[in-house]
Amino acid sequence: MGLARVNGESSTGRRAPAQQRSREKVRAILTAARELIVASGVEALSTRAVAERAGVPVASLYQYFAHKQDVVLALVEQDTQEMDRRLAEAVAALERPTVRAVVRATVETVVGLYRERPAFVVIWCQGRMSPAVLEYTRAHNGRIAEALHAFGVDSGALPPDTPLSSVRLAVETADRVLEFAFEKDLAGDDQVLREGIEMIAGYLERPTP
Amino acid sequence: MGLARVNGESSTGRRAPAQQRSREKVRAILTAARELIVASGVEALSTRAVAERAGVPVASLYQYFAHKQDVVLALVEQDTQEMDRRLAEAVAALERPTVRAVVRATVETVVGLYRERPAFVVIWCQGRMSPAVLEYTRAHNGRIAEALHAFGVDSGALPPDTPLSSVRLAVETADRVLEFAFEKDLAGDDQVLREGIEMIAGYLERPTP
Amino acid sequence: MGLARVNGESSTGRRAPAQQRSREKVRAILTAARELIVASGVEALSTRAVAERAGVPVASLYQYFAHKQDVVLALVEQDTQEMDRRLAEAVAALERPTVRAVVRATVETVVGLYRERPAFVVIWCQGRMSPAVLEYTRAHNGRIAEALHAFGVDSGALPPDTPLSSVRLAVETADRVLEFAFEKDLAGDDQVLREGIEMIAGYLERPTP
Amino acid sequence: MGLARVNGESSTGRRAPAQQRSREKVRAILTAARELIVASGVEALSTRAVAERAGVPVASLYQYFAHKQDVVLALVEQDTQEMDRRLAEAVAALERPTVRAVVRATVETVVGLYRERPAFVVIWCQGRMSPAVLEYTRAHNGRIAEALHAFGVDSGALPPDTPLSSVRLAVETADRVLEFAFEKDLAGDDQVLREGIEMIAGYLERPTP
DNA sequence: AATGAATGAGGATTCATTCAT
DNA sequence: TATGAATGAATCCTCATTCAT
Repeated sequence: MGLARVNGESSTGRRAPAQQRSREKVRAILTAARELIVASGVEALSTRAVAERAGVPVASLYQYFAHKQDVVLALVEQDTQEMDRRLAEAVAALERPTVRAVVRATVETVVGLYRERPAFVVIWCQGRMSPAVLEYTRAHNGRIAEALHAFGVDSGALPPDTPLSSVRLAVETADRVLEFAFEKDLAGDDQVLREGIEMIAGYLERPTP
Repeated sequence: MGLARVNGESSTGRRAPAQQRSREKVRAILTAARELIVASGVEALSTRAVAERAGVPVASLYQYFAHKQDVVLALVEQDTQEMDRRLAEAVAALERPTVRAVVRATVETVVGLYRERPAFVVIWCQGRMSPAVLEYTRAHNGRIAEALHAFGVDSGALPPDTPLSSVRLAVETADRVLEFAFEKDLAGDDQVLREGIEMIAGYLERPTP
Repeated sequence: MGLARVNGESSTGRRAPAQQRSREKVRAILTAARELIVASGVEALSTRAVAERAGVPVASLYQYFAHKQDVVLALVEQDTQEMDRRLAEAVAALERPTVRAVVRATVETVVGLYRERPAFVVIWCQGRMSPAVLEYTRAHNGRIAEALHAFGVDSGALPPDTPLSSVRLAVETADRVLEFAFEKDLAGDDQVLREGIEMIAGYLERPTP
Repeated sequence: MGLARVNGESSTGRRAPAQQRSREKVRAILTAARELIVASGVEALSTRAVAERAGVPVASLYQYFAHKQDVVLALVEQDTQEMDRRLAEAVAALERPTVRAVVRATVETVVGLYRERPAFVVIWCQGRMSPAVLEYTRAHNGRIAEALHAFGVDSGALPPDTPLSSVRLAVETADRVLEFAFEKDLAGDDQVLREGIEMIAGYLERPTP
């Protein structure tokens, strides 16, 4: 048993050459955008710069993305997919899924991602400025909370009457704990992370109010 | 005994007419900026728009603020001053300052501010984009944490060996709880707030790790 | 035998329509810039004014020129190319290339250009303000000196041991003689020109120091 | 016998305190302007910067100078006065005033000034952009030529029928020789200066055409 | 005489996006 | 599908100068 698939995209089989060429350009664009965002922040991202770095004409960018913002959104989607994949894995791998174990596994998974991919941090934190990204992020946090809630109740880690909203709050809090831990220290402040996990686990372990 | 003064500006007495006119313009500019930020976000703020809405020439804006960003910074300063004032009051008014009581008072004070001034929410949350504002906000959270830590230890609400970093984490968490509570509901989701207070108080009440 | 080609751009054959339209706009921009410079000097040149006079949006100007200064530079390049072309011709046409004859031919060629194109004078003189233009002009004077030196030595007009630096100085002096002759009189003061030629030729004819 | 006074300002005796204070401010302004010009060029000079550096309000600048340009003009006047003073001295000190000696003394005097005061070079060269400064410089060169012509004819160094225009041309040429010598080398290229003197002296020594 | 405040006009440059080809 | 070219609108910010006090 594991976390429900939160986010998915079916991409089966072969593609026509034209599509393949498109894919490559899209990938180039996204990679360029990611690099620029890491270098200068989300706010400073410009279509020109992305296109130039990607080696495609600016106009081509608009073949694949209706608005500049959609590029950022695509990046966020990539990231959330990767995050979901790892979260599902990590939670499924738990031997005894206590609340504390799940919280720790969740936080540590994200920490691993953050440490591997610095772009993740920037996009995740700064990207939240744009309404679309913000909305996406919120929705994603909501979906994560739902999945964790379901898993927790199913696996007995969480009392059956735990309201979804509590898990939702826990997820949001974890988000901030992570932000805080990484804001002080690009490698993530371990002490902060440990205490954060305590706080959230402690909260979820309490008898439901 | 109360919270140490975190932030202050003494502005006593009369002013010369010229200065008074200046003050008015500055106020007009800040008000305009505040409104525009609430309407369209911090990122979309432009000097042109501010000046136009304030009814002053753009050039005048630059008499009082060296850079656009300084306008936002001034807004943040206004807000933090008001927040500090109220926090000091609220904490001082507590009869029996238990951890739980202090946390509740703190959160509720900010909630009151948020409810009174919607601009506060937007600026506080989105403003954090700009490096200067971000730094200011971080520093302010740090100062709040220090003040609360000192007060907690002095008043016996907090065990004497509570590390400052725990209070710092608590403040950050409270920040996010508030953000979360107000993101769903412009009036602030009460259930979220109540649980958030529980979580933070629970965390601070634990025996120190 | 003649002056070495100092500056050249081959632009052969047809162009696609789009490119042709571009060319026209570029020409319009350069023409507008030229006129404005003649009217108000190089320092007063503004992108706005150029664009307006050229009948193109300001933004279009930046399609063809990365910086305002590049417009002036392009003008200078046009002029130097024309100058080089005529100088090569004039010198090649000399029957008996004595020093005096070469100096006279050189000065008279430039005089001809100045008289035909008043913009030349202004850009050539005032343009030297901007670092880029100044550098270009210096380099160009250097190249002219080199070409004349080579020609003079090859043709026997100049003693073989004449140092390049003497010709360099002669070119600079000629530059100023021209400036002076045209500053008093937009048509060029003939008396000054005649004497200037004498001075420079006399200098170059002396036995090398 | 010496060069006629070319440029003068009578400044006798005491001044009222108010005037004295004014003088100080004017001096502060001019000094500030000079420094800024040396640092960033004439074109970049701004009233704000001058006033700030001088420690006077911008508006005060307009009490003493009608236009920004007049500040630069005042600088040029200071410089020309100093130059005239030294030139008169240097020429008067000549034992046997041959043409060659006068030319050399003149050039060397200016070279001395240039070497002592870097601001001189910048203002003298770049300042010529502005019409007013240009006109002033031209007029001054004319006055120098007149004085030298008179001196040369009176002292027998120059044939009595030497036209003024020849000396005028010589002065202009010397100006450029100096410019050229200092453009290559901030200390002034000695070889260029020596040859320049030769060229000009050779020109003036010729039998009048 | 002195000056803090005010400002209209303009500075260069960039933007996301569209469109004709 | 792909793209070079085009652009209206906007960006922040600076300027020399004036004026009320």
